[in-house]
Amino acid sequence: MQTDFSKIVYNIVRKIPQGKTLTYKEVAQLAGRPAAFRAVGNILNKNYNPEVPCHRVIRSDGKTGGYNRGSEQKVIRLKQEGAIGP
DNA sequence: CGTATGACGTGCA
DNA sequence: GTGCACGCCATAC
Repeated sequence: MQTDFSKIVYNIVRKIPQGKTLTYKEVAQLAGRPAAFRAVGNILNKNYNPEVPCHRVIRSDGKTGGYNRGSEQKVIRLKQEGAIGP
C-alpha cells in the first residue's frame, strides 16, 4: 500500500492511452499537486508496476527524462507506440 | 523526528 | 539558443 499521492499518480499514469504522453507537470496537476512534479518522478522511479506505463510520462522540455529500465528503453518504447514520432 | 536525495521546472546570465 | 543555479514536493534512511 502506498500514500494517497502515489495512488493518485499511479491511477493517472495508468489511464494514459497508448501513443499518448503526459509530462510530469501534467500528471502532478492532475494529481492535485501541480507543484509536486518532483515527487511524481520519485514515485514513478520506485514504481515497478507493469500496469503503470510510467514510460509515457516525459519532461515538459520534450525530453524523455529517465527510466527505471534504462532511458534508452523508454525512448524505444515511445517510438514503437508512435508517441514521439520518428 | 530530521536530513538527504531525486525519472523536474522555471528563472536568469 | 545554451548553460548554471535555485526551489518545490514526497519518499527513504
